[in-house]
Amino acid sequence: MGERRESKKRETRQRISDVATELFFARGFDAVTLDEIAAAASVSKMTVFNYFARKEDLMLDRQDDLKLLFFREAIRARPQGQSPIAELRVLMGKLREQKHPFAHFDRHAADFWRFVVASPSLEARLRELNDEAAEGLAIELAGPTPDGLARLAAGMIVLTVRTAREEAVRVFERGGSAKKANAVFFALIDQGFAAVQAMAATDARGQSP
Amino acid sequence: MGERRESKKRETRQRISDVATELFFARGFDAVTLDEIAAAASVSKMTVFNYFARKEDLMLDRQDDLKLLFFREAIRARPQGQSPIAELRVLMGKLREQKHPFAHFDRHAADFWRFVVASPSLEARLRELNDEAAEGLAIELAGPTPDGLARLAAGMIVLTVRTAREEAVRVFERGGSAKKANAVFFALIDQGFAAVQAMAATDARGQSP
DNA sequence: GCGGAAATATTGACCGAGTATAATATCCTG
DNA sequence: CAGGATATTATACTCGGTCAATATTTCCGC
Repeated sequence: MGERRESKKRETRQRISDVATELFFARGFDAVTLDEIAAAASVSKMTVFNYFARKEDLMLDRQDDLKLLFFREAIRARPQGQSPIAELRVLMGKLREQKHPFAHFDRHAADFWRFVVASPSLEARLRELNDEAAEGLAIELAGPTPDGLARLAAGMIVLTVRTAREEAVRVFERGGSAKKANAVFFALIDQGFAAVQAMAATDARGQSP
Repeated sequence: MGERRESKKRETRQRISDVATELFFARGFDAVTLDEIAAAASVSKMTVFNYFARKEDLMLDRQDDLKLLFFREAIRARPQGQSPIAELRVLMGKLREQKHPFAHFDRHAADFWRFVVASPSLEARLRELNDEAAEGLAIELAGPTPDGLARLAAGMIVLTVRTAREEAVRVFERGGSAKKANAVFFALIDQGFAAVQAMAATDARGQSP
């Protein structure tokens, strides 16, 4: 594959994505049609589908892969003897200290998430991505064919992150500060992760005494 | 409202639902169009939408309300001093003894769920129903405006039921017996519910010492 | 550079779910 | 049976998404 071709593809993809994002924020996700996006990006509708399989992916593309990526990395690099869930708690603590964008809520992030939730189809796609992330995490926790407990733990972790995010956004909606929102976020994360960690540990004791 | 009118409505609704279910199982959910269903039920497409807002509701209608209904009832009727989650564990134990259909897996149930999961749109709708059930449960746990922890607990309960069901279905897919499937189901239920119960209890101690 | 193979974009027709609206049939009440 | 309410229907439309055929571009060996 030639270099020039690839850069052009990246360019086209980026242009479509930019144009779409702009239109979406200006007029709402559901009010913008794919034909409009295609026209505004000077491509055909088919080309849009070429780069983004679904309309929703124009906004959520790679939104949730990110989460999984961080988790995977942390789990793989954890010190000997450390349980994966415990390591995820450590990771969240680090991200908090660094005010890392993935785990830091400002007004901009709140706007983004409120925008997503305002559209049923975007929210539906988000749920789907969450499920995919959970399955990926389960595999990370327990290998290629995770058992029920690993799936449950992974699902709970993803659910905790999601719920914590939702609550953080709610803080903004009630006029709270970014500081307060982040406090709420990490409080919930910690409670959820701790519960999952305890569940996994209980099982390990129960299975092999 | 007249009696005859209402019975006729029930009749029509039932006929549409029956006809649709039959067609779905015969040829797959996505391969059957609403026009076909309408024709087979001797009714117009609009009438179908009159009774079922979405195509998916022809299969999942009230599938998940049920869950919430049971939980609500149990929580409201629980003895003084009993925590809601603890009561849900008691409820599941009872349902298990009774081999109650809601908590009992046979081959027929497994077929149904495999059918649902075979269609992306059905699965998406199921996720949506799960979220609604979780929100309803959160309200049951903590009143009309539940806090983050109540939402997290409710979400975890619903997730546990879902994951346990999925694992039970997997047992069937691997050729396991109904007995084994039910054992897997209740084992996961218990682990999940116990973890949530511990989480809620920890918080109660942490908040007001 | 140039010609042919392969990837990619485009076109235009198509499908099916879901909506809007206005007209018509059916039932209930008085 | 009249008249109002409510169900049902026909029709036409929107939009996301797919398909198949065609055109265009890009790459690579010559």
